[in-house]
Amino acid sequence: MRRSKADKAITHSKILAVAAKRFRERGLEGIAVADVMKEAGSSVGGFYKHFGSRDELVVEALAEAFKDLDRWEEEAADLPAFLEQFLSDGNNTRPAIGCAVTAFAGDVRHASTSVRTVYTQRVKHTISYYNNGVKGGDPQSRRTRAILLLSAAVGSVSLARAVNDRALSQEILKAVRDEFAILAQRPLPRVVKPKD
Amino acid sequence: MRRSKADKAITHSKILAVAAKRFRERGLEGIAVADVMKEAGSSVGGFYKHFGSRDELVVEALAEAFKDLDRWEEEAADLPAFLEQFLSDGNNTRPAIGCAVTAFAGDVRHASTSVRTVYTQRVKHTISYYNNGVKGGDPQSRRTRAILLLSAAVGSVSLARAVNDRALSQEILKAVRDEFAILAQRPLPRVVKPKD
DNA sequence: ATTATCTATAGATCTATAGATAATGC
DNA sequence: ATTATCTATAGATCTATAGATAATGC
Repeated sequence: MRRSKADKAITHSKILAVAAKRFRERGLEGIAVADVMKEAGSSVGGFYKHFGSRDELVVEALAEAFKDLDRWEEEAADLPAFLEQFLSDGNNTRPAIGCAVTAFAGDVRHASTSVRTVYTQRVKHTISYYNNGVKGGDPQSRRTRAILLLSAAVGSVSLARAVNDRALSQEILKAVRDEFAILAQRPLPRVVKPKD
Repeated sequence: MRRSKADKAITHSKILAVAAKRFRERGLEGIAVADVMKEAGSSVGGFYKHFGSRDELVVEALAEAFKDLDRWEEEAADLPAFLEQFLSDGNNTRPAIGCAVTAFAGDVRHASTSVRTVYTQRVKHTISYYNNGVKGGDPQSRRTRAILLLSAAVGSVSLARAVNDRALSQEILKAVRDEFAILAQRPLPRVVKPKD
């Protein structure tokens, strides 16, 4: 029954791929180790030769899910294009293959320190990415705007996924897309306070 | 050992108070029925004379937690004041007594239909509340702005609670407060697109 | 007689380990 | 000899129920 070291690496990848997908879909506590292993084509017993604990799987799966984000950041022409995809109906309805920062925004608070630390690093990275995508204005206001955009993106998709009313989900996403068309445009719009 | 009907009602309230608090703090799956009962001063066995299932407790506790929101909506002078409290450091660090829409934004997606329906109703209510607080502009753009504000509020507090870096949490909340000072002010600012 | 609450536990589910099996790799 | 994987299960935890107890309420 034993396989080669190369095969073990393949098994490891399969486990991570399944975990990165199912955790995003069902939450960090939403699938049991045995079920991850089964879907990866293995059985429970082998799990602890790959990971010291379930929590180590969560940490590695988190990093694995972030690789999807790396790809999208590379592929997107600019921040507005990235956000357009992020706020699409397709992304809303397929959390399993969507943004991990959003998928775990609610779960991470209850997770281990290692999980929270990996997640925190990614949030910092993402703020920088958004920051780089915001044009015009001074550095401080670009960063502030970046944090607003990330917050609204994560919040809107979380809410759209939480509610069980398709029309409402779509309204939420469209509203934020519309606002972003203004807020994330380049160059940064000056917001003028009308004298009343 | 039996108590009066009036006493049963008190027990019921105690259970709900504990659940509304601990669910917000630890998530909808974060505390066991037995532990809720213990903290409420009762024991497990009596639970199913109060609720048909654990899920019914979740539904009622959700409604109970929303009562806090009702109070804050009543007490807040206006939407900016409401948002200021919402985005305060105190609210960030005490989810147990904070906004239930935010606390459960990530959990509800994995919950039962009854839970999701109650939550969805509250999201609709909250959008209306925000909507009423946004001044100026046409009805459509007020609603769009309301949805942006709610999304950013929920997203920023979720992220601030998720990361295990106090400075970052505070930066996120401050950034969104600063942006809201513009976006939620009355009357609604006109966003001017500079001709480039 | 009814019922609010208690103690005890059945049954399901989950993480982690034990021990067997058989192929790899020194 | 080592080890990658398997089957089986120990032990913990959780929901829900059973049955006893004793006070309420007709």
